[in-house]
Amino acid sequence: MLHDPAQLDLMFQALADPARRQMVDRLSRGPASVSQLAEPLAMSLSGVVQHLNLLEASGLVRTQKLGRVRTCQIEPKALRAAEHWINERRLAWERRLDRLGDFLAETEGH
Amino acid sequence: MLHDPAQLDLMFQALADPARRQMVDRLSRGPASVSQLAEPLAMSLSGVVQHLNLLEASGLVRTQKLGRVRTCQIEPKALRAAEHWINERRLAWERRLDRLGDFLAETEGH
DNA sequence: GCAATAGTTAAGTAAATGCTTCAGTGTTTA
DNA sequence: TAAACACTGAAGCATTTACTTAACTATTGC
Repeated sequence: MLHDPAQLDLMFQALADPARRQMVDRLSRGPASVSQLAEPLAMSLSGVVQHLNLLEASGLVRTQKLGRVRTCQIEPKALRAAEHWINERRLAWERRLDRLGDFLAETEGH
Repeated sequence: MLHDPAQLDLMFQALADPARRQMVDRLSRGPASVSQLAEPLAMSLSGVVQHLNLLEASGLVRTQKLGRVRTCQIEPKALRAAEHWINERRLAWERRLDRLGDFLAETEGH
C-alpha cells in the first residue's frame, strides 16, 4: 500500500512545495491545529487548508477533528516510504561503485 | 552547499515528477546517455533533455559530454541530502513519541 | 564530403498549481 | 441567543509545468 507507485507520486509531489515542507517540519515537532500550521506562513488560511488536503491525500499527514479544531499529525510510515525510495537508489549506485572498485583492485593485482 | 534551502527545493521539485524519478531509477543502475534515458519513456527526446536539465540543476545528476554523447550519472551526495531532510523530520517525530511513552510509563508507576 | 547520429534550443500550448476572495457551516463562549 | 472562532468549499486568476514540433549544431562513419 505504501509502495504503491501512485501513493509515492503523491508523496513526492506533496514534498515538492516549500510551504508544505514547512508544514511537515512544524508537525515533526508535534501535533498542530490548522491555524497553528498557518501562523508562520504568509498565506490565507484557505490556502493552508488546500496544502493540508494534499498532505493528507499523500498519506504524509493524518488529521482528526474534535469540535471545531482539526488536529494534524505526521504519519511516519509515509515519510519512511519516501526515504526508502531515495535510499534504495542511492545504495544501488554506491554498491555498483564498490563492485567496480573491487574489480579494478583485483585486476591491478595481476 | 547541499543544505542550502534553495538547492533542497530544486531537489524535491525534481523528484516530484514520475518521469524524472524513472530517470533517476535508471541511473541508479549505472551511467547512461540521453538516448538511453529516453528509450523507456513515452516522450520526445527533447522532453527528456528538459527533464535532464532540471535534474542537473537540482544537483541530483551530473553529466559530461564526450564527442556527441552526453553521459549521465547520479550524484549520491544530493540524494543523501534529500534523504537526510526526510529522515531528520521522521526521527524528530519518533523521538517525541518515545519521550511521551516514557513519561506515561513513569507517571503510571506512581 | 554526405548522411546518419546525438543532442540542443526556441516557440507554442494545454493542463496543473498555488494562490486569492468570499460566502458559507458547525462549535464554543459570553 | 448572539457574537466570535475554526475551519471549509467554490470560483476565479496568474503563473508554472510538461510537454510538442521544428529548426539547428556538432560528431562520427561510410
